[in-house]
Order: sequence, then C-alpha cells, then structure tokens
Amino acid sequence: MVQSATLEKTPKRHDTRERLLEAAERAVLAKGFHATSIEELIVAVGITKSGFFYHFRDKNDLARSMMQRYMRADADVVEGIFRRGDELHDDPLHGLLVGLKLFAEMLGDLPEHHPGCLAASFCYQDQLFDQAIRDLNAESFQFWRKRFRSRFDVIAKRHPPEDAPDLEALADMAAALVEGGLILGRVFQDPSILPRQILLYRDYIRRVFQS
Amino acid sequence: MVQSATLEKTPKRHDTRERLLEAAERAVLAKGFHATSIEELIVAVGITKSGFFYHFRDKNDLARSMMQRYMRADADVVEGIFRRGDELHDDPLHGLLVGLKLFAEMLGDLPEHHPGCLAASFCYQDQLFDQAIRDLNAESFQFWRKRFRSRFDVIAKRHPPEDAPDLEALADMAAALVEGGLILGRVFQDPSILPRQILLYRDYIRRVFQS
DNA sequence: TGTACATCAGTGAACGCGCGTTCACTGATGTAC
DNA sequence: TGTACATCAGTGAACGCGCGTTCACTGATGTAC
Repeated sequence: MVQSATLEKTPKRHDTRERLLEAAERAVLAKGFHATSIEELIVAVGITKSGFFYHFRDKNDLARSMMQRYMRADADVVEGIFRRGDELHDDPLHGLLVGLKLFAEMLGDLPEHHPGCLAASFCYQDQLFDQAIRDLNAESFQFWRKRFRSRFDVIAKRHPPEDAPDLEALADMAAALVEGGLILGRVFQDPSILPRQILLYRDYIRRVFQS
Repeated sequence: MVQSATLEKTPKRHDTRERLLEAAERAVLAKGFHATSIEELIVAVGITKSGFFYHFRDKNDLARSMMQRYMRADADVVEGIFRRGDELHDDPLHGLLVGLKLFAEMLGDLPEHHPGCLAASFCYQDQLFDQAIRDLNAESFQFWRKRFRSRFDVIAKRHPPEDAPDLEALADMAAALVEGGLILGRVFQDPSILPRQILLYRDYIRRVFQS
C-alpha cells in the first residue's frame, strides 16, 4: 500500500493528458472511436468530465492528439528497423535484413498481445474525422513507403536484381504485412503471426536481391 | 423515368432485408458499427424504425447477419482464385499463379474504389460484439488459411522447393496482403495498391517454388 | 368460387438512458515586484 | 520576505439531442377447406 502510494504520487501530477491518451488508445483499439466514451476515459484516469475538456477542446481534438502521439511512436519503430541493422552492417541489403530480423524478434517478445494499429482503426472509421486527421493518417504510411523505397533504390544499385518486381509495391508491402499481420494475429489470437509475416517479407527481399 | 420505375418495381417487394444489409455494410465500412445508426439505414431503404426491428431482433443481430452475408461473398472470392486458374492449368502451381493474376486483374478493374473488408472493420471493434460474431470472423480467415495451405502442400510435392519458408505463414500472407493492401489503398486513395500487392505475392510464390 | 384465418411486412408513438458539450466557479502552484 | 496577480488543472451541475428498443396495431398477401 505504501509502495503503490509512493509509486502513484510521482506520475499523478502532470501527466493526466498522457494517461487520457493512453486509455483512449486502448479503448479505441478494442471497440472503435465512436463507441469509446469520454465517460469511460475519465473513470479510468480518475478525473471529472470537465477535467477532460480542460485537456481537449472536443472529441475530435482527442482523435487528432491520439493520431499525433501514435505517429511519433510509429516513426520510432521504422527508424529502429533501419538504424539498428545498419549499426551492425555496412551493406544496405544486409543492414535491412538484420533490421527486419530484429523487428520480428521484438514483435515476438512483446509481453502482451500487440493491441493493434491506430492508423488502421482510424482508416476504417475515417468518415468520423475531419480531413486534417485523414491527412495525418496518410502521412504516417507515406513515411513507411519513403523510407523503404529509398532503401530499395540504394540496395538495387549495389545488388542489381534480375527480374526485379515493382519496388514501390515492395516498399508498401512492409506496412501492408504489418497491418495484415496485426489483423490476423488479433482474429486468431496468435501473437506469432505478425513476426512470421515479417520474416517472410525478409525472405522475399533476400530472394529478390540475392539472385 | 419509366425505365427506372420498372427496374425498381421488381426488387422493391421482398428484398428490404438485403437492402438494409447492403446499406449497413457501406456505412460500417465508412465509420464503424457503433457510429452507424439504425435511423440512417431505414432512411436509406425507405421504411420506418419498427420495420427494421421486424427484420432484425436487435443491432447485434444486424451485425451477425452482416458478417454471414460477407463471409458467403468472401468465400466465393477465394474459390474463384483457385477454380478459374485450375480450369486453365493442370499444374497446381501454375493454376494458382493464374488464379492470383486473375484476382489482381479483377481488383484493378473494379468500377469504384474497393470499399474495404468487413472482417477487418469488425476485428478492430470486436469488443462491441459477442463471441459468436468473433468466431465467425476467425472462421472467415481460417477458410483462406486452409485453402492456401493445402494448395502449398500439393505444390511442394510437385515442385519441391529448396530452402522453403514457413508454409503456414505463406498461406496467411494472402489474407494479410489483402487486408494490408485494402488499408493502404484506402489511406492513399489509390485503388492500384491492392492488386499490386497481390502480384508481389504471386511473384514471391513463383520464386519459392520455381527455384 | 367464396369465406376464415394466418402470416408477412411493415406503421406510429412513446420510452429512458447515455452521450458530448457548456458554463460559472475554485484551490493550488508559479511569477513579478 | 511578503504581497498581488496570473496561470494551471481541474470541479459540479445542467443541457438537449439522438440512440436503441418496445408495444399495440394494420393492410396486403397466401393458404385451407
């Protein structure tokens, strides 16, 4: 009791907004944005309804803030794929292959089941949001596309493939397999599905450029 | 005017339920299940609210019926991939490759932008539904998995691959790329993304078994 | 061929509950002089 | 070091609207005899 009291005291002060966003993300990934009520968020965080409206102008403002928060974390994931692999390898192909392997391992080691992708959830409810939020969503996927696409261009120079496939599609395939893997992992309640899709993606890239 | 009147008259009688399901699917894919109101559906179809409750016991019954309807159409798609390719080829690998090519072409030829996958939408809102509906959802993906998995076993016997990847994951990759491709196609508003992902999948399968 | 009854495909009015939002107010903390 | 004021992070009560659901009823069509 004393422990939890002291543990609670430090974060309780200033991060109510962050805790609201965290509770909102969990709830939205479970039942969608419209079905997530402000009421349940303030109960989870322990403030009153008016307290919520101190932090967010309205519910749309909450959605925008959620998306921005998610995009930051998402960009860190992509950067991690490239950075950590390249620290170990000079070759752009092998750096990427190592990065994807580390990414798959990270996904497999998650303590709980991966809760899903906010961008996917929002995209299947996009009529609830204004254009600004839809633009943010497109931006988050454009980041994946550009990062992988430019890497494939570099790799193709060093390892010119014979019979190369559509490289833009190959770049989009990363995000597509993450999204698809998350959905299958959720539906089957099997956390191994997503990392295995990533390893297939890695295998495909290897076959394309190491022919 | 006369044309449309006669065209409307025949279907108007008995298919109110079907038209409710169609309107519901369109609305749910645009804003999610909870944000889709019974009110907007009856306006779209032209009946009163009580008329809705003649066709469905409650809103959860609507969801279950939507899922069942979607699964039937979805199973037809999968069967189409295998049947039409196999009509042209005896070899199980080339039959599948042809089927995937036809599938990609069909997706590219859709008049409007593909509206999305109801199973994906439901999976990201599954806390709204009871276990029966979640089970239906898993069943629909299991159908993809089993159909592709058993085909890969047959192909592997005729074309034993050296260095074969995880074949169950390769089977799941079909559904994963469809789901991911739909999401990217939606976010970027680019209908060419999904068919191009299918062609990459086809290319990957070719590389695996034609090594 | 006509009548009695059952089923189909709805109508119309009413309900209570929960939701997002507003508004006036407040105690604690930070800053200027 | 003390006082005045501003900002921060909320509280509490009230609002109106839309939602899903219920219930008694109805006109048209189908079926049995």
